[in-house]
Amino acid sequence: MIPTSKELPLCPVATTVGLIGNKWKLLILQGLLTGVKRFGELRKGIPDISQKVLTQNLRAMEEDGIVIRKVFAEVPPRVEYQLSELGDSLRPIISVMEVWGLNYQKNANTLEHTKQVTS
Amino acid sequence: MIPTSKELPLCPVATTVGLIGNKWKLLILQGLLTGVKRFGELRKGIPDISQKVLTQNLRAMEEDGIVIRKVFAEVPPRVEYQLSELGDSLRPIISVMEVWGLNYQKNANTLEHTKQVTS
DNA sequence: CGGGATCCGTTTTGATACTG
DNA sequence: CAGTATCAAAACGGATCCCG
Repeated sequence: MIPTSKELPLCPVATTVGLIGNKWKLLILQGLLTGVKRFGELRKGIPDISQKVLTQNLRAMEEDGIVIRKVFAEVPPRVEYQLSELGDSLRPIISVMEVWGLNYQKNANTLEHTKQVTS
Repeated sequence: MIPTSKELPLCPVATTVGLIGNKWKLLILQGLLTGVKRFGELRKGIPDISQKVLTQNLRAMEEDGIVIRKVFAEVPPRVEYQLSELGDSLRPIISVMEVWGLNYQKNANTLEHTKQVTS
């Protein structure tokens, strides 16, 4: 199961990590920063995520109040996801990661321990 | 195994997440922000981490050039870990997480979906 | 004695096929 | 289209052994 943070560690960093300290949640968060997304749309934007893992993480994030899930009684089914206010307040975290990642990519060729792959 | 990022995804956020997008690495990173630490010291600072997992993640981070490992041929054994320059450049990420976490904790009592635990 | 390697059982994560 | 069921892979924890 994807843990939904029911406990508040004393350390603030541990608190944050408990909520979004995993690969997929961070990428999902990023995907939702641009606004409302349908399930399939979100999936397309996150390479290599399976629908089960996406569902699991979205449910955990919903429980934690980060994500809002809206189900439409239609055929074909339609489920929309968006960030709550709390979820949107995480934006700076992804922001900083993006800046760092850009810089890292820029310098990657000068570092020996990395191997460039285009996928 | 703890994946050591050998590939560079196109998305900057994915790049960052690939390097430190896991619970333990983020907490290890935090532990090392204050300077050089011995293995046992680091372990004490991270609740509930097993020595095996700590070793695994430290090795992965070493391979990624984030962490520097120094072994001293002494008795009793002494192994020191510290951030590389690259590792230290990740500081803002932990910083932002800490700020967010503090704010979250402050507001936790007003939100219904969280349950306070002191551990 | 501190750091680490290894073996083993459990839990978590993930890929795939299937359903309404 | 979105979500569940089934099954395989791996991450994790703990105990134990090791080596200096």
